[in-house]
Amino acid sequence: MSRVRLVEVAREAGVHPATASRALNPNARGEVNQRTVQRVMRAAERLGYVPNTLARGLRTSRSFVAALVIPDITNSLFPPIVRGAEQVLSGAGFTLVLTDTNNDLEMERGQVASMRAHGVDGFIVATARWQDPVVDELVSAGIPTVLVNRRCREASLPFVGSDDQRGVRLCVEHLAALGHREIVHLAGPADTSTGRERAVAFRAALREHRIPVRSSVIECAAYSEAAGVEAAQRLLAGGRPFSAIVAANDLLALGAMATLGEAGLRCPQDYSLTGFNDLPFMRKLTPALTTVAVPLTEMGAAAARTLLEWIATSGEAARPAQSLLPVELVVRATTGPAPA
Amino acid sequence: MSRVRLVEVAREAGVHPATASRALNPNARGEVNQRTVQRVMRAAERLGYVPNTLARGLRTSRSFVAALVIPDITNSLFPPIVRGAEQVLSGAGFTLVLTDTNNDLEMERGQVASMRAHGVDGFIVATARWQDPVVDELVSAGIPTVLVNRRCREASLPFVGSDDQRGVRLCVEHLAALGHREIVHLAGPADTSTGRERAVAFRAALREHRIPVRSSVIECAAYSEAAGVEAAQRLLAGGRPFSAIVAANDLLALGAMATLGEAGLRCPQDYSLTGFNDLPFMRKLTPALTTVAVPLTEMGAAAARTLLEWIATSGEAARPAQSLLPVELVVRATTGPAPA
DNA sequence: GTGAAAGCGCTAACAC
DNA sequence: GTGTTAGCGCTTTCAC
Repeated sequence: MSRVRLVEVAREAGVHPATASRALNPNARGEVNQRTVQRVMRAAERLGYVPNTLARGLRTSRSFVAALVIPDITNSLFPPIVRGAEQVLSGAGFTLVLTDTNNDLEMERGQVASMRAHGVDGFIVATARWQDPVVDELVSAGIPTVLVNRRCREASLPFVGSDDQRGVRLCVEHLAALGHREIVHLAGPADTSTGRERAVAFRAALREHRIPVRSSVIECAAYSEAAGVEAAQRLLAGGRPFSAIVAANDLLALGAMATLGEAGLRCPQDYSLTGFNDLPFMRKLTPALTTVAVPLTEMGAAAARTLLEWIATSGEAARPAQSLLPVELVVRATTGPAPA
Repeated sequence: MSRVRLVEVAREAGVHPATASRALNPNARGEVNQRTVQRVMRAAERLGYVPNTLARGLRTSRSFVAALVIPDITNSLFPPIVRGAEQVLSGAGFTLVLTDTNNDLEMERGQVASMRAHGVDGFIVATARWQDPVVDELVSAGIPTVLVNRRCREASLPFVGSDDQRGVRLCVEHLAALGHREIVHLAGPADTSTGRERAVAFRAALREHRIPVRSSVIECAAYSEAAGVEAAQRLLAGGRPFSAIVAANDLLALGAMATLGEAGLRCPQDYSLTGFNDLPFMRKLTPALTTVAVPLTEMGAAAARTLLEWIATSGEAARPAQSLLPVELVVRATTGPAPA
């Protein structure tokens, strides 16, 4: 809590609190005499005045706080998004409140309620499920909300993500060019837009390359190494021949590689493998992972900019802009020519 | 901003706002008739009442918000700390505001001021410099503040960190047992407690093992791979013979390994290497990094608990407890017998 | 056990 | 250009 109040600054400067308030507020400063402004600012400086944003917020119903909802901050995918968002937000004088929901819907619900109680001006949500009751609540409450990374089924909110379709197509093209014809997809969970859309893009890409779409999609329960392990076990058990795997993200790829390695399959000699996201240490692994690089920091920044814009123009109807950031295939050691 | 106000709940329940307030407040609930409590809670539920924490905070000068100051969220060291802190905080009904200072003092100063303006109840600081003006301000303002991971010179605040001395000693012991006698330390920056204390511990450990402490400490400008690269270049240029390197953290170790590799030195055949922190993918590298595992999530959680305790007992004098969490040496492939 | 009244620190109409 | 007044939504003495 701030110690010295506006009244005291006003007294020190020999003016009325309202005048001091105007002098300190950049927007209202014009209505005040230059010399008075000086006097007030001096007094504020001298007393070490820190304005009480709560009181201001109570009066103006603006808090200059934005909330960011993350499923798991220890997943390296999210820190860059947080960073991008924080940079933009703090640059605009906003404070970021963060919650890590641990992928738990009830936790998320509680945290979002608590943040609303704190009067946050808007939300950036990175946890969106394909059908998401929490997001629905935000929508119907009319709170400025931007979806990042994952979106919901109905496109009623602005969304900033990556061009997943292109990313997956680049993977398939690359593998096809290497001669692969037996390509399998380790799909992300069906309750995420990324899981669904990457799978759709995968099937489409196979068709483009006239590769029959057989039982070539294996859905994973989560975006984790453990889920990748489990999926690879199913793949092996299924007996379906394959020479390449397109994993829906890097973690799944890593889990799969570990399991297949234990089964005696070497990458890239016996099979090729691609990931998605290009997490920090992927290029340091042996073999280094071929994957799709996504501009994560920019994604967070763009989401924050979109949110700020919405907040600033709160009068107008919010038109849900969907923005897909460009991705890039990074070819490394896990992809090679198809075995003869 | 919350829509429905307490007055409306009160009207709906047919009671005075003050009564509704008491009924909704767990601490004051006892003063109200059981049946009235029921009636009010029903009404609140029905109307979807979300209390306005700002207004409450204005009245009680408590915000139930804690701030976490992080130097760089994209450094994998910090996400687990954030997660641990967030879990404890949200479990206690607190909200976490996060700032990523990008290691920039001015940025930090501004963000801390802004958070103070928002009336946060306390700070967890992971950016502490050995001499830190921002922390000093927090101290003299009497705001509950806990240092995590890094501490300041004067121990005037509670601190939760890792047992660095033990960690470094374990590294040196391990290397000495493998026959290494020419051990070099890549020290962290001198403006961090970890940099200083690990270096001190290193020298002490050498002495314990009767290894002469020559020009065996190279200070790095930052805790980054780039700084590790640069330090390794200086090491090579200096011409000092070495068979093992104790790096002050994993990133420095990685940078050094890359540079030494380019110079034709193989790890662990030509030299051994240890890191510190055991970041997520260290065990997946080739060779996998021998390093010191630190309970990072627990560190964040412990810091949060310490802060909450301070906030709860704000009347009493805060006694700065320094708590060092146990560490563990994880032996992997980067350490081997000393070359003959 | 419940109502009345005051006020947390600030800002926005409205006067002058 | 500056002072006056009222009130954001809530809690908390103090009466009753």
